[in-house]
Amino acid sequence: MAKQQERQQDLIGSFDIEGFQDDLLYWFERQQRDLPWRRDRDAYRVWVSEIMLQQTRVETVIPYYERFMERFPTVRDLAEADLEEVYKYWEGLGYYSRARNLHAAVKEVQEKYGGVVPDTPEEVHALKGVGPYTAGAILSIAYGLPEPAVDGNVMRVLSRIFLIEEDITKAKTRKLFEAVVHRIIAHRNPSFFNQALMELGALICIPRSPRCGICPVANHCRARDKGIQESLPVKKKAKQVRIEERAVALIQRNDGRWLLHKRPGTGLLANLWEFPNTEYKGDADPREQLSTYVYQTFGVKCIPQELVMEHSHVFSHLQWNLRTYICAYKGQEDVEGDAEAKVRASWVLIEEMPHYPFSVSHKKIADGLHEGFQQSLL
DNA sequence: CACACGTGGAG
DNA sequence: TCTCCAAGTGT
Repeated sequence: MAKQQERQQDLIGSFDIEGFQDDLLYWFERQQRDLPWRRDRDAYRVWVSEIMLQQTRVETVIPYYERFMERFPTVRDLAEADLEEVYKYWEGLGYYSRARNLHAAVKEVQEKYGGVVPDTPEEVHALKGVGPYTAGAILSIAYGLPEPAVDGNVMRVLSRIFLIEEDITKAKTRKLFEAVVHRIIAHRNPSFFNQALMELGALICIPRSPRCGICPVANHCRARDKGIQESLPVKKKAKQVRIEERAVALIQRNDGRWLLHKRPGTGLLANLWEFPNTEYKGDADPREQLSTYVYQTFGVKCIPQELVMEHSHVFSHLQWNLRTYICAYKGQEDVEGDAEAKVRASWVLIEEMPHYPFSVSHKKIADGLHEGFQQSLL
């Protein structure tokens, strides 16, 4: 596209590409953090780290990465594992489709490529859960290829360096940044160049109050020159989150087992376990609607009694206000109900619960159950 | 393109 | 409290 070419030409113009590369790489070689996934260039290890790091802080990822790599050290180990166990290692990390897609993609690599992560843009990008950023990260970091790896850090850094004011939430803008990186990437070390851009964004060129005073490339920065670095990058504001009032049922059968439900394989918190729960509307007693839901869905008769826990959980696009009730078990009938949900239901001993992957909101309820809701009852 | 998709930390 | 976010991808 000629227009994009012109825009790019305008941006790069008289930019000192070599000077920028030198300053950036020199800084990275001296200041890069010692992170678990930087121990080597193994493509599988790079891949796993990049998936975990999507929209997730480095400090959060580190312990998950360590545990995950200890249990699944190679493509084969992960390919041979059950998805349920993979989920258990992902429990609490969020964005669980990452775990599902990674597992599927690793199985594909094992079967189709004999366990060797492919090294072409087409093949890597075709893997589930691997988008333009992750593909570029794997190709450059693990294989040393001069491919752009444009994430939020890179867009923030380069929007300031080149004074780019396009909205970074647009896909088209990411492509502009990829074009820019293609022009300025250091071919002698694409791996370090891409990592350095991200590291700079994480440590120096941070969203608020960027540390321009100690920035190794401040001399190359047009936003800094104009004093407008704080107002970049331009990003459309997120919309408000929807609120759902939900009632949760704790139902213990006469044999001591509790009713759990495994969520559907797609959508919110896919494949994670939870206690039966339903959204309730209006000011009516939630217990009525909860009892009806449990019966119609699972064919389980119960009477919600005491409110034992009340808590909220905020997602990126949704907020749950949860009220959890201890219920009296009154038997089970063979109703039609929700056939799919019934298949995903299971009666579980409390000692076995730690083996089931829960979402954070329901893990808190499970923990409360283990502790007898001591705190809530006070 | 817009929106679904998690969570915990920082200012 | 509240707002924004952190190494994005799938639909």
